[in-house]
Amino acid sequence: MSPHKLYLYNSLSRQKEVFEPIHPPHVGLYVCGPTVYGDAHLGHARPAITFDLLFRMLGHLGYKVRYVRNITDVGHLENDADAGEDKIAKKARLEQLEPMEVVQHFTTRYHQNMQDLNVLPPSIEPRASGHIMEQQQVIQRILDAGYAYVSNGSVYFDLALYAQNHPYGKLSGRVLDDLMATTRELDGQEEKRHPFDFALWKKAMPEHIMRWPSPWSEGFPGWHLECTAMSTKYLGEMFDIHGGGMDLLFPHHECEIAQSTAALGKESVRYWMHNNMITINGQKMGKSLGNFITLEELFTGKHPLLEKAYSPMAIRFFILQAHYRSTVDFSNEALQASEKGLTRLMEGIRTLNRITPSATGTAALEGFESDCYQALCDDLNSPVVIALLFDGLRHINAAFNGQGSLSASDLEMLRRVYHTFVFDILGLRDEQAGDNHGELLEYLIGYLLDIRQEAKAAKDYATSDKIRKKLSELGVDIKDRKDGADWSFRSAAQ
RNA sequence: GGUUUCUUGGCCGAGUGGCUAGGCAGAGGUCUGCAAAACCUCCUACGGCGGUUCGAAUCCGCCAGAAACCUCCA
Repeated sequence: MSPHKLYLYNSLSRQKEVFEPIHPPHVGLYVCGPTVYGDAHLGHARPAITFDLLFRMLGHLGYKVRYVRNITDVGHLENDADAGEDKIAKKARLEQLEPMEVVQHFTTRYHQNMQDLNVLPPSIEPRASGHIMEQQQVIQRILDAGYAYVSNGSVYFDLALYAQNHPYGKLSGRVLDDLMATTRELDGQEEKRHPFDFALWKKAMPEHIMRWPSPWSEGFPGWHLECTAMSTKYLGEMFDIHGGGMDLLFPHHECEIAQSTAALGKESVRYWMHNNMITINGQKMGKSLGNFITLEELFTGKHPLLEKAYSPMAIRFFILQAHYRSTVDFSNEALQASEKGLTRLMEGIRTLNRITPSATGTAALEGFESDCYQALCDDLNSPVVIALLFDGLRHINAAFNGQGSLSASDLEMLRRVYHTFVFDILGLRDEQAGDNHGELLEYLIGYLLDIRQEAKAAKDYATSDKIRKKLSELGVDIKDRKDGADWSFRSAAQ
């Protein structure tokens, strides 16, 4: 086990706490995944990347993590004229497709997006539709405990009763009395004892095509149930970390706490973690606001708001440059700044791999590695780690230029740190290094550069500039050095 | 209306009661045939008004502005 102590901000206590797993070295991590009824947008990238960072960090620290991230393919309700109708079913009917066809389509695309972003697949990715039985079992346990009631074939959670015996609202800071005052009139309210009771099971209307048999009616599970059922199934009645977007804090996670406490007689989750939103012009980016940009559009540049395409790693780096609990505002300018910074970082790492050690080092690097650990262990402060990595870059580039030197042990440490933090933990990929153009290309470019060197030596700058210009047009940048010339592929994103 | 949070230099974005975050952009310089890259230097900010303190951008209060949640949402 690593000697580094990991501090995480617990939404429940509203402060950073030392992370201590219930059953070390094992860690159970559950994160609310996407509803697969549309393409993933930039907002979806945030929790995926945030908790990918946590997953990688925990693994690096020596924990054995079971990471469960669900696919929501049933159960959420829409709040428009079709209130009460299942989201997936609605979309399916509009497009004359089977619901599962829609689900499959967008799940596949989601996976592709995540892979592009270098987000590791979770250990288990359960689907709500595959866990109807488990959800019904949770409902039965809540009924048995007396915290739910059946009404006209639907089952509702008795929040008023629950709140008498449990501190409802402690995650979100809600007070039930306030909720009573602000609850709106929605369909189906007459079935409930109180407006704020929420559905555990909903009887399906005749036109509703996603439905399952149950002891109470043919219908479908309520909004919040799948996470309780699936987290309990795969991580146990008590587990370590539950994550998701801040917008899920209330009511979704509050209801989860109520459900699992009612069903199991105890709270399930030790640490609640919530990533903040991505905003656009200062406003949350979301489907309901219609101001979102899909990941596909970002990667291809096909969206009116985009000046150009942005590579998956530029997006990932952009997100990691902000702390996960801060909002991060989208703009072309910010994205391009990230893109350039990332290129600089990657070029620096390539440089690092080519430096030869000196007898002594001139760079002040003591504490560099531990500072990096400390930053990430401080509630996953990725922006600080990135700042440190940029600091280190200066020493690396200076040494490469002969304006300083790095000892063998300095180099060994730097290579370890950059490899570990950049690739393993931050999960960045060198998008150019992936292009293996083969030995022939290497040889050809090298040969052209030789000719160019000869031209330069003969002061035939017309020829040397011609070669440089042509290679540049082909995406190969030349960098003259004292001892010859370097070249590299310009990243596709530029 | 209720709850919560935020307001940092041209832009993005960290952070701590006292010591230059970092990136991008900009200016100057080194290097260079030129260019690019790299390196060096500069641009040193914390919404407003009070208060606590030897000292606050960091703590407290008020004001202004913004956002999130209260309804599906990452």
